[in-house]
Amino acid sequence: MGRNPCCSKEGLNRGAWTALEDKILTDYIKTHGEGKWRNIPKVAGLKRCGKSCRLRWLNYLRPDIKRGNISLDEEDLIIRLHKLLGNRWSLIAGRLPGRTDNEIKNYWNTNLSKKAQGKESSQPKIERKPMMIRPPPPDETSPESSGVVKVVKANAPRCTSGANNVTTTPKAEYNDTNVATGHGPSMECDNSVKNVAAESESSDGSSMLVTCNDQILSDFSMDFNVGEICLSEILDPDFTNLGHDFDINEFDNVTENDGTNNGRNSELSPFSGRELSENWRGMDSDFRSLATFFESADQWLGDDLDIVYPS
DNA sequence: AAGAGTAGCAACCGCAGCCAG
DNA sequence: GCTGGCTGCGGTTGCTACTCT
Repeated sequence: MGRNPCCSKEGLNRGAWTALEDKILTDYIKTHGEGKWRNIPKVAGLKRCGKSCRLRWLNYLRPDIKRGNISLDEEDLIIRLHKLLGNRWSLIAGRLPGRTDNEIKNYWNTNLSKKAQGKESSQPKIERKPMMIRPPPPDETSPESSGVVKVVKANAPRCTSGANNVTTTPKAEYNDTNVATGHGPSMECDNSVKNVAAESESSDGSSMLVTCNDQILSDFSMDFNVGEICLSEILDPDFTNLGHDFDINEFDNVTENDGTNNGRNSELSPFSGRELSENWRGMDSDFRSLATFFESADQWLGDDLDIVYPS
């Protein structure tokens, strides 16, 4: 007993969209907003499946879509995120403003997968001109943000995650506004942020602290216990010099322990503890990595994590 | 110049999750 | 708890442009 098809395929157009169809769809969405994709063909008079309308809008017609080649920064970020998240293109795309999951998926399949496998030819790649399949986009205004990352305000009390050491953790407030743009050209870090972080540490005993200065992006520390280890120690490039015998299984102990009620659930974690530790240690301690980490950590720790991104 | 092979991208397809009834 | 509709996601396909021989 199968499901009904999303729409009848009889009498529907397929293949490349025409400029007229694009206009109809764009006008409709401008008037009525997104959603109710199934109704759009009927209401707007388009001979297209609702799914097709949604895809066309999301991947092409949306005004905030960024055009042009994937920059080296973006490519680097894609590689890192893919390493961390796998083929979860929508998640990856969410970290790249203006890029769609389809675009990133295509780019990965045609370019990066080879690189990732180390099979990339040593010969310089011949740059091809872009194909002219699609007409000029309706709105070339690039929403490319300044890429400024507002530094995290850490106001969370200790996030203790030891398997046998579960302590209370306040509800998180997570304004995911700018962390996604961690690939941008610059960072912004002001004194107020620093002050907030410092206060947080001193007044409530929080050990989750993010600090930064104007120059050294990697100069931050963030503590919450993972088993017997604080993350700040792991983030420290000199971690192995700190007198720890780093046991990679410490991470596994954390993410594989579901016996707590602190909101953490390994089934929700996009990566195992081992992946986390391996990937994290392989990353540069730049802010892009930090942004990536926080995003992942948010999923991982759920309500245990309290991060505020100043707008 | 022309045909074959390859690469890039838009679009399609089917499945799964979510949610309302 | 079950069912069905809607939406989103990831894999795949097919078309077009480009390169090579």
